[in-house]
Amino acid sequence: MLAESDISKLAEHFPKLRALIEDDTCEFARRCNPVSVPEGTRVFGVGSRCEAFMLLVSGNVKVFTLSDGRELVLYRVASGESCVMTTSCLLGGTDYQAIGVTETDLFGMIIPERLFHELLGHSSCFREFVFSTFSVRMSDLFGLVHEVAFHNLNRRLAKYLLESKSEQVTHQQIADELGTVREIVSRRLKTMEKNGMLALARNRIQVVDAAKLQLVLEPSE
Amino acid sequence: MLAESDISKLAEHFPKLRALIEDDTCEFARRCNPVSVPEGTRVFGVGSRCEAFMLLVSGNVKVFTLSDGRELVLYRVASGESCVMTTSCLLGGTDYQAIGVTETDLFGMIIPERLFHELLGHSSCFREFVFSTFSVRMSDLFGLVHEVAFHNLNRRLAKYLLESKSEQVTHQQIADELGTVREIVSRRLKTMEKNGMLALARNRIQVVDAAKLQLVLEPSE
DNA sequence: TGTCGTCTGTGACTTTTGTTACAGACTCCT
DNA sequence: AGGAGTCTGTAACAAAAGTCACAGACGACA
Repeated sequence: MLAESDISKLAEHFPKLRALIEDDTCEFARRCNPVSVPEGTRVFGVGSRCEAFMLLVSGNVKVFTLSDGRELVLYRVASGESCVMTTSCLLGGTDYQAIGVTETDLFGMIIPERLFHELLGHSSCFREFVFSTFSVRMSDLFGLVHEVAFHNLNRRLAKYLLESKSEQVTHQQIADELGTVREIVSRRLKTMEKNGMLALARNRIQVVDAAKLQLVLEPSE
Repeated sequence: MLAESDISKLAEHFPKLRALIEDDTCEFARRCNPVSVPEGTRVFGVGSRCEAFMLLVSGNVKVFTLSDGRELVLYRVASGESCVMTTSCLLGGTDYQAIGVTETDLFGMIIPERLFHELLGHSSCFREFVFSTFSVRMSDLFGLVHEVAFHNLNRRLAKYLLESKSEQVTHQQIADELGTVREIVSRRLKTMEKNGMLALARNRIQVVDAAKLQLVLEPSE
């Protein structure tokens, strides 16, 4: 059961669903449940079964695979999105193939499975929302496969650095992001620093010459 | 416009959609179009825009990415399935991120975009069909990412050989399948032959000791 | 200020993968 | 049988990625 404030918050973060949320307020409000999850919680894991669909209002979830000690981040679910992994499980009845952990405190709305299916039938805007999330994520995964299969670490690292918002990061975290080991990341970073692209400090990486870093992405090298 | 024979063929290959196809015969028949595509046709490519949804009745499509001269097969669409890439494009309005080529002559049914969206709204069995295909493919992709990122070629090659149905294959084809180059594949195969796992001949690879080959998959090595 | 845990740097080495270059084998066709 | 085109084997080398081991730097905090 949602409070007024929850509803408006939801509508604000999911503009595409606004019509649905507001038109159908009573139904929606009665049947959805707000949830809060603290940072660092494993929200799903390999082989576990998914039971509901979630709209993520604030916070984010990191979705990744593991092998031995190594991680590889598949994607992140951010505010205004829903988790495809979850959707996929709901729709296909398959188990999770990856692990999801909250990176920050999280607030979201749970749509129970039953309502989820009803909405898919009734609401074309809900349907479009679910599908477009799905399809965007699918594209991301295609891109990821391509990248992992064909791009060397230098290139992927450069890409990561250029796209990353925060300078606050350890080498190990980057290694986990890219699916490699810390030593390699350290070495590559050091080289990039020597080439004047970066400034390194403990827990901190600053891009000082983005244009130069960009050159690493060129396939001609 | 479908003939009677087309309809029954369709229902036969898509048991989950049988109800829809037969209940709704006139609608369906009037608005769907059968297509035949010869082997080796590029049915879609990077950046091209998708215009319709297809149910694949017979034949199959290889979906892959390219980088320089190298290929990597993402998945195959077989009889009784629909192409997720296409679906994804329809639903998300994105461009293709991969290339699709028919590996055999193909026969399918085109569902125009308009009808596709109507069916998603009306028919829960159609919806379930679309989603479950989607979700299975998504799982496959997760698996592929994991494999490419964490498994070495030996392991992927062994897996390929164990799962492959046909012994009729060239080293280059395997390389394209796995995203590597021919020489490596040749070497690995030769080693496996020396170890008594395979028997090699031109255009032909026979698994002679599957149990031994299976051992390569063990992570303990 | 000393100590502890975390983070970074790096050398030395191994393994894996990719590149180049070429030889020889097989198949099909005329 | 001869030749063209394709397929396979392999040597020699280069580059990339990963492993192991350890030193030292930094920062938090008692």
